[in-house]
Amino acid sequence: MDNTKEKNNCKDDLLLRMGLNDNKAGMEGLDKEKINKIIMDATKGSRFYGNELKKEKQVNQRIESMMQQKAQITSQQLRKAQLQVDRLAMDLERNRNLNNTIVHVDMDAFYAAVEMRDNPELKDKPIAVGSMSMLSTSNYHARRFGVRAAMPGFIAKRLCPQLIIVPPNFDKYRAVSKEVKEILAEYDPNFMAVSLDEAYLNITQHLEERQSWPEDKRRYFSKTGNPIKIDSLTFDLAASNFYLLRLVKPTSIAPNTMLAKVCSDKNKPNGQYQIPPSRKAVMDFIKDLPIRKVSGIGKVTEKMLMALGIVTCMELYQQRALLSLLFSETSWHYFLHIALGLGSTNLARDGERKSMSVERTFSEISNTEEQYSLCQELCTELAHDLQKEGLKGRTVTVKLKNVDFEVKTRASTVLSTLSTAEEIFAVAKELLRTEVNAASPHPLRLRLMGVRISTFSNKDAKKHQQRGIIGFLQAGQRALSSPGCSVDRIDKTEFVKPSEIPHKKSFFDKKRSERLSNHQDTPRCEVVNQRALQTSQPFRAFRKMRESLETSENSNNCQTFTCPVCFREQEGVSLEAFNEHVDACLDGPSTSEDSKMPSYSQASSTAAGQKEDASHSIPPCEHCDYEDGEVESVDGADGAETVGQSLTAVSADTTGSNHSKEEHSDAPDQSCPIPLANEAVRMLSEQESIWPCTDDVVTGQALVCPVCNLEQKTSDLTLFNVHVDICLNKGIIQELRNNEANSVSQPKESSRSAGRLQKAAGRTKRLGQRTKWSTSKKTKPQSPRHTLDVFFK
DNA sequence: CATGCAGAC
DNA sequence: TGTAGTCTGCATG
Repeated sequence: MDNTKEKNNCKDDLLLRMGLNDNKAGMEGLDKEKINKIIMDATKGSRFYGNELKKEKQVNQRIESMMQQKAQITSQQLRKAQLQVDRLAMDLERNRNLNNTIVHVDMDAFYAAVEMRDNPELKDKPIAVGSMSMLSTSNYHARRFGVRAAMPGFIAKRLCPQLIIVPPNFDKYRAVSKEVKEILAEYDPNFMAVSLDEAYLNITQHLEERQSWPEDKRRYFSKTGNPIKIDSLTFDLAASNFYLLRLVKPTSIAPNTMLAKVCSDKNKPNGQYQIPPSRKAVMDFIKDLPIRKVSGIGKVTEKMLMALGIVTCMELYQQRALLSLLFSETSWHYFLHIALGLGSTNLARDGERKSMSVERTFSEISNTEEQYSLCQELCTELAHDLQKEGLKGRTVTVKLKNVDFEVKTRASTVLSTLSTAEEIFAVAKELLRTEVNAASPHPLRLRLMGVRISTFSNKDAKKHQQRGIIGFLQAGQRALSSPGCSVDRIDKTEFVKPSEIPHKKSFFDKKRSERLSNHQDTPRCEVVNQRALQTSQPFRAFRKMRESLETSENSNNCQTFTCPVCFREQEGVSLEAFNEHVDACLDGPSTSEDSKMPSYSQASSTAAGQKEDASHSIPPCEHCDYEDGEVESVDGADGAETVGQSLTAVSADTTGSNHSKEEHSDAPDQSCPIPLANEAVRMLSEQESIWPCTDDVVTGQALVCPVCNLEQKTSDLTLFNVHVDICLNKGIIQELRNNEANSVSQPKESSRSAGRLQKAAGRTKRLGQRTKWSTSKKTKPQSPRHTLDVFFK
């Protein structure tokens, strides 16, 4: 816009006035304290802030209930949970798939980068893309002032008065994005776009094909002319299109999407980062990784886990049993995947759209008439979008946010399918009306209104069902015949189908479901694939290539970079050194940035005290089949939760003597009292320990079972742990029997707990419901729900 | 099915 | 003056 240029011209003045014009020396910017103060000053006392506080309290309450629940957990429950969790962990471990190379491409500060490209004037100035009320991104210059994405522009302006706020130009970004995606497609035609500036590629096959390329074709030259020979995507891209060298920077290569995503973030703003396809490499990478870095773990989850003393992935692993008792099945499964460094290895096709919505924020509207007409406008817009994709839905949801930022949604599902503005509005109007009536005689003081439509009619449902089995077989074949090929994920209800919805270059291109944190890979399929793969011809080639990849450094190629913050060239530095430099630049004059979390190692060691009972951090046995044998009977014996104080003590000892030993996996031991299937032993001997794969080695030490007190002739920690687990269970069973023998009436307490345990037991097979610690909520005045079918007769 | 919440970009 | 818009998935009643 025109005022952009105007501001541009003022820039020097502003800088002078601020005494911050020392651009070349890279001295401008604000330190963290100042930034926080300015943000606070701008925030405090606002209605927004009030709502933030309210939300925070709710979270704290949730945490409190969770802690109460935790306090009631007995060591038996915990041990039982441990077995159950470890059984899953074992399964997951067995199916770990390191055969894919997944790349995550992230275009840093994408919108800002495009704007700077198109207007060189902006290049050395702090800019942000967005509006006065919200920014979507900022360039590195602006970041030094604390100007970040998701920050309202007016606050950003206080942090950095010379900040240039460029209104977003989505058509342009889409165009550039498309350009980039065309290149990405050369590496993986089935790559998955997450948004305009983010994508995942499975380059497994590409790498394989590349093996047969002539040498010179695999050689690329960087800007400075230094030959770089590296089979890494980024440099490739750089060769294809120099512009991309600046755009497609944070890039990562890893065995699955979760890791790929994390490590592309790790080396921002200039990172190519690779996790080699070995379990040890994965575990080493994960070990101290703050869980918050993982996609899917947000502010709230972080805080709750922090309350349990969990900050890093290793701690997440250690507390897995506890987590399985405190969180829903879905959640703890997810956590376990993270803790093991697992993620999807196949890039799921875009699913069908589930909903479509329009919403708008405005300055207060409390006039009812206005509200209705606004609603109507939104419906019209929505209907328009809906028709573009030829969709019809049956559920209409109205969203209202009042001036105190409190959000409410009201939904209604009708029998007929809706697509026109009139149809939608007819439903939405009634929803709005009930809210208006409920509030009367006071008016609704709104700051936002939205309308969403969902429950799309699924015309192709039959087709999909038919395709189910065929699709499955095809997927299987593909997997067997071509190693790099991804297996379609199997959905709960139906198989993933090739996109059939006639979607245009949808406006919503960016937000297709992709199941990043898809922890529901289908183990069975993967087992098959993996085994087939390992014996297949291509697999060996693979292996080879992989090893070479493993040794090829991502960061040791010295070259010349230009710091995006201070704009000085950094010559002949390694990537790491360069990134350090950028970090330092970003950190500004003084303190470190908040993205560098407070020393987690400290956090974890101080939290260790609280963890005692919870952390039974022995890695699970990988191949012992818990289904057979005595464990099952323990499952059946849930009722007894008051049992076994002595065992508690034992368990604590066990914990003390636990992990951090590197096993010698070449010594599967016959003296382990557990019947291990031959195959399992074989596989086991080929694998490293589950956790941790680090340097804390205790060699040559006899392992003495803390339960039966007998020395175990194994140096294999997993086997040893299986032994201990079994011993423990024997103990529990014994105690249960004793208890039964002299059982009096159970205290009331335990019947409640028994119920809880029962639930936990249920999870084994069918898996239970979420243990809930939602706060006792103030009961809200329920607005009556109407069926609006009457309007569509 | 309705509602609220968390999370991602 | 002033804190977005779209979408997905989970939990729960």
